[in-house]
Amino acid sequence: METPSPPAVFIVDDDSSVRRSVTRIVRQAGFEVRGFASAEEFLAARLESAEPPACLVLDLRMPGIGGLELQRELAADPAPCPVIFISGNGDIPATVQAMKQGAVTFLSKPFDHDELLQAIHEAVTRQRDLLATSSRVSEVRRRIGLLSGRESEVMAWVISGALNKQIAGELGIVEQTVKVHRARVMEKMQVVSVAELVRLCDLAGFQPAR
Amino acid sequence: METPSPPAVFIVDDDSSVRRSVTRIVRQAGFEVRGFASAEEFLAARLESAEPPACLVLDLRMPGIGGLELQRELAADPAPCPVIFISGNGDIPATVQAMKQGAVTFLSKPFDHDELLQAIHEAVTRQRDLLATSSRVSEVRRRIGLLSGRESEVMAWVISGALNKQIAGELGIVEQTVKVHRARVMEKMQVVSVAELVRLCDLAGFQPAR
DNA sequence: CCCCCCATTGAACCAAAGTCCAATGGCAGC
DNA sequence: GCTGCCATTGGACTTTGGTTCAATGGGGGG
Repeated sequence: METPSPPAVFIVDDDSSVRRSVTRIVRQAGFEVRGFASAEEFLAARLESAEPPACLVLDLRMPGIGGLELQRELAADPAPCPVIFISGNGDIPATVQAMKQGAVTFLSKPFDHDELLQAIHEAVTRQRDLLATSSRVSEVRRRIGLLSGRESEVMAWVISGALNKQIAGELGIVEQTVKVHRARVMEKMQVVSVAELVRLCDLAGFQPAR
Repeated sequence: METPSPPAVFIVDDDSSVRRSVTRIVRQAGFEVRGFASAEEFLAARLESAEPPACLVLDLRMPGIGGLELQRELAADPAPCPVIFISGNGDIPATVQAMKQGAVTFLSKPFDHDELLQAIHEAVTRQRDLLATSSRVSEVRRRIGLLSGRESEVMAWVISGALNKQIAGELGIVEQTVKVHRARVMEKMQVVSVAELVRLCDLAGFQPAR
């Protein structure tokens, strides 16, 4: 399950000399690097590439879509690609916004090479953790999607600690029916204990009935 | 359970005119305000005051302990007081560090009054949530502290979804003994279902046996 | 030494959960 | 109309969980 290809670092900057510089530094550290001259170019390439960028080195000010806007766009993703900002004319408000939006760090040009590499390392680690969590969450949600309406209701009561008898009362059905649904829930969710079920539901944000 | 006294905002800045200015603005917004001329003064007063500061407006550069250092000190707390930085000579690296350490925001002097108040509002909200979570966690930990050694072991197995029979096998005891411990666990933890027990243990960071 | 807490076990019993098997009715799609 | 999925229920049975009462033994503190 290990990644054969090195993590990919994408650099988006309208200044080609900066792109070359960053590319050289980062590639030398063993990463796969791709450069883009604008946010639009990056977004266009992103749609067709299946390769998941490990992290993004982003210029703050660019013609067209700016760095902060691009970052905000990406933040909608379930496992947003970590962003490292580099800027020659950055100010404190922009830095604050970038950090609030989850940037790994914000470097000023000219930046220290080690600082950049350290930031990239942190970003890659963060992305690895994010992806791991994200894939677990989507797998659990996939299973939840397999449940019928009634099964979902029963599960919501089960993870709130209700007895079969109580669930039956709440749903206006007989205890035996609850048992049937419950068994299907455990099967579809691929768990053998309520403890596991509770954890999966918490992870996926599935709310208990009470 | 509502707080009768208004939230307290502490301002730490060596410049007395800034303290006065902030005090006036924030007090007018309905907060209790206390000013300190240095980090040391704040820390000294903090030890004897039972009142929990809702948030802290902090100058970056001060004689003696600086703002970032003070923030780092406070971060050791289980529910660290949110920090809003204000600085006349802030730079981007300092801003980045402040935000990484959890600052609500970083304002440059002269700052906009509304920005400050908005930041304070966010800080107060954040602190309220932090305190609520923190008190729940410590309450759960208190209960865990009431468990005997064996009871803790049994609980670790219960929240991992093990059957009584399995737990008995793991601990080398008889199932009936497990039931006794288990009943005491449920009583001391003040829960009536495994689902609740799992959530409490997750919240408190109590690790399952497997 | 006595008392209390802890850990342990036994017996008996009841409640709850899980597992079969079988059956009915609604409803959507082919 | 047939088929498949869903929801429902009944009965019978086993396993597991929970409760109660009773008892034993170790160990620490007054």
